[in-house]
Amino acid sequence: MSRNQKPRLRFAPSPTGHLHIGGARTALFNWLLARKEGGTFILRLEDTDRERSRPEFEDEIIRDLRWLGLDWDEGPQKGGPHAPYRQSERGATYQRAVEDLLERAQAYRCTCSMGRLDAIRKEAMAQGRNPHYDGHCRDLHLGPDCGPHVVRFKMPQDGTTVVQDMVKGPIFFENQEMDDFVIRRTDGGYTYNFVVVLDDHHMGITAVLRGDDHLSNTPKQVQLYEALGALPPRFGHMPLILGPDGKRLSKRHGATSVGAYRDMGYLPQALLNYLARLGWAHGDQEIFTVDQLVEFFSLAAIGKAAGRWSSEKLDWVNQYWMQNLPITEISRRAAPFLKEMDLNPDPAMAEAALDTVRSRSHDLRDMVSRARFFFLSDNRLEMDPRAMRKFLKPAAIQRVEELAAELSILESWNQESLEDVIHGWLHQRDLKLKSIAQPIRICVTGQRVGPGLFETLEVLGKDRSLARIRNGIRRAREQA
RNA sequence: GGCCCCAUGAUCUAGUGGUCAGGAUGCCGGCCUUUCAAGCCGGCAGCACGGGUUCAAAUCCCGUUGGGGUCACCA
Repeated sequence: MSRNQKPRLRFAPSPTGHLHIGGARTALFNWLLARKEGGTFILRLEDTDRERSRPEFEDEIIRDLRWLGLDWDEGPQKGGPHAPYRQSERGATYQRAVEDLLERAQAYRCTCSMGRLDAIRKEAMAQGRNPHYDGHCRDLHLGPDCGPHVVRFKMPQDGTTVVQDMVKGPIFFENQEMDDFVIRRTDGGYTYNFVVVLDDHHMGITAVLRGDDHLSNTPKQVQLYEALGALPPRFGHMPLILGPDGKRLSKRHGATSVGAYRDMGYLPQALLNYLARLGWAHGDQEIFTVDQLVEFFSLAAIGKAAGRWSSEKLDWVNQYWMQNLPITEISRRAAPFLKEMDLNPDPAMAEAALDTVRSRSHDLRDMVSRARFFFLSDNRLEMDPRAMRKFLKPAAIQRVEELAAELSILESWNQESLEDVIHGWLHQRDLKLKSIAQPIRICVTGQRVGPGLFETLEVLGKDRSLARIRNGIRRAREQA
């Protein structure tokens, strides 16, 4: 790669499952680097596993990346100078390369049976040796007519391969530790370690940021570049995300896919913010806008140790963004959850209502359910019977009724005037706000917890507030 | 098991030879208060261990221990 041109980064998920949060972080870091350096971010689908790849996963990954706001300059649904960006469509390229390697004796055909391979592996393990292919067919010079066979890459048997890792520094691998890996399967399909090299090379990828789990593949890939006469990209291996118990993150730890977090009501900027901070730091800063991430991102600040997923910290970050994003955006993102709960409020009303509860909500779903009472019809409001018994006793009902009469003649129904009138009314009777706050709240929200009383009344409006108070009183009397 | 990576409070981390080891989440306590949150203030809690190097080590080196990754005709 020519080192002085704009970087080309890629994210290359395989559509064999949901977009995982680890994958999302990989995508994020590559995207950040590309955006920061004014480079190109490419999306490529590694669907060489014919058995497990599914178009619906592909759609889902694309949808989730879009939701996160990680846009690509080249890739599926977008095109680009190196199309196609789906490995299943790049077979011709791979075939040429295999033939070339075969011709130059950098690869060879192998007819070893799976059974033999398993046996070798088992025995090596038992003897405490590296369980590798023994090179049985390496020098047999088998031709194309040798029957069912795979093609293996001829790995150098001595020497050292050095990976100059951008996050970990130089890492040395003894070539004898690596075996002649399969590059083309019996069924003619190509393997990951092979196609990833070809594609990165053909697509002019200059740097590869990926998970630590790829580290041990890297020397094999470097040797492949060498055999192809190509210059490898720079590699950077990021520590993995572990579960809260330090074990590999799995479904047993709860939600692990981006889609699951979206469905639970998390905000994309919160997920991005949290993901970025897991394994990367910029001094003491915890909260970052996406623009700030782009501005401050640097490879040098990526940590080396694996991190543990903390849903508590994510919740905190999410809550921060719940409170601090423009209410119009919060409201827009809440729309699917409103629909899901069968609520169809007027948009302006919804925005005002959501604004009253967002500071006490840890996610969108929670926020919508907290604001739900605003959207129900006044006579269908569900009222908590226990709260009614506790706060709507005869004396309280009496006070609420009197106060309601006072409020009914109020002209400008807003927080300030409500506060004035109510405080004045309380003052005259030498009462505390405490004495009527919960009774009124129960009447207008049906619940014992809710947003501030004055803002609740304002958002609900005069008619609806008074109607709810009347209903509440009536129902409390019926219950008594 | 071989190879590779890693190691600051429960968790995420700042730190790059001289700091009272800083911040954040969580937890505990207080303030505020119309409920619940939010917010504000305070507290508990850490350099895995053992050797070196150095006038001086969380910082450098070696070892131990621990954790993780990987050894597929998966990616």
